[in-house]
Amino acid sequence: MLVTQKNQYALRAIFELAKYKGQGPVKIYEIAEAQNIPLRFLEVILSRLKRSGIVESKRGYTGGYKLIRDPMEITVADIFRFMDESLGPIECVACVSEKSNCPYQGQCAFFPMWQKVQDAIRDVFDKTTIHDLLEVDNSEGVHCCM
Amino acid sequence: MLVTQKNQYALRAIFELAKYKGQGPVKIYEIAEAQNIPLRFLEVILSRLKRSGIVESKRGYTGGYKLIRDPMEITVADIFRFMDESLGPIECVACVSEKSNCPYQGQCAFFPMWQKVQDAIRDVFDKTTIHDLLEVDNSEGVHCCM
DNA sequence: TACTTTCTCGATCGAATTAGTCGGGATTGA
DNA sequence: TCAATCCCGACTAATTCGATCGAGAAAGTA
Repeated sequence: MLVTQKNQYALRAIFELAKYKGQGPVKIYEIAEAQNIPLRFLEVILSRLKRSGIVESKRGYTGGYKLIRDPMEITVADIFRFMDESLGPIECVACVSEKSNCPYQGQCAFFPMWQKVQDAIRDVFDKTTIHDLLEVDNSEGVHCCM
Repeated sequence: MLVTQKNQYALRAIFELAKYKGQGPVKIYEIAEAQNIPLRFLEVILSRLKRSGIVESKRGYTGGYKLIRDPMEITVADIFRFMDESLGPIECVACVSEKSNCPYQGQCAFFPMWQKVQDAIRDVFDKTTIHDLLEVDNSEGVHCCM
C-alpha cells in the first residue's frame, strides 16, 4: 500500500479536527466514530501527531484534541512526514536511493525513473492542503470512487 | 515500499533479457548473477512472467529464457501488471478505490487526491519502456543515486 | 539408453512490517 | 471524591514479503 492505513487514519483525523477548528477541543471518540478509526489505535496516532506540534490536547471532562495550525498551511505531505519521521524515498533495491549505498556508483539505468515517480508523488502531497480537502468535501459535485 | 523488491527484480530481469534480445536464450543463473537476484527467487519471478507471455523458455542443455516482445513495446507498467495481475490502485482505507466498496458512496474528500497520485505514478510507468531504460544505461551522462 | 543441464511447480519457511489492543496512570473539571 | 478524558509503553496478532526447497519434466549429448 502506497499510503499505510495508519497514515490515512492520521490524515482523516486531522481532516476531522480541521472541521471544528476554533470550536474547542474534539474528543477522541468523536473523531474515531466520525472517521471510523479504531479508538485505541487512534490514540497512538494522535499522540504522535501531538509530539509533532500540529495538534494540542487537553485532559479531563472538557478535554479533547485541537488543531493548532491553519488548515491552509498544513499539507498532506506534512502529515505523512510527522507520522513517519519523513516521507521516505523510494527504496530502490540497488540504490536504496542513497549515493553511498548504491552498488552501481555512478550508473544505474533505473534511478532517473524512480526519481520521476518520487517527485510526482511528492508533488501531489506537497500541494494538497487540508483546506483543499475540506473544500472538496463541501462541494457537491465531487463523487467518490469514480 | 512503493515497488516491491520482487517487482524490481522482475524489471531488472526483463531489462537483462532485453540486452541479449535476438541472441538465443539466456540462462537463469546468468541473469541472477548479472542483476544480483537470488536465483531461486528469480525462478518464481520468471515463471510468472512466462505465464504472461512476455518471456519464453526452453529447457535442457541449450535452454534459458528469451524475451519475446520488442523492448520498445514493453513498458515498466506492463511488467508490474504482469507480476501483480494488475498495477493495483491505491488502496484507500475507505474507498478501496472501488465504487461498490466505498462506504461514502458518492462523497469522499480524499478520493480525488488518491486519483491524482495514482495517475501521476501510472503516467511515469506507462511512459517508460524497457528500450528507454537501455538507452539510459548506454548513455554516459547519467549518474545513479544523485 | 543413461546422464547432465536446465527449466517447472507447489509447498513452505522466516523475517519484517503493519495493524491493533491493553492495562494502568495522570489530569482536569464537577 | 469521582468520572471523564487523555497518556504511555508494552504487547499481540495479522499480513505481506522475501526467499528457499525438493522433486520432477523436458531437452540435448554421449
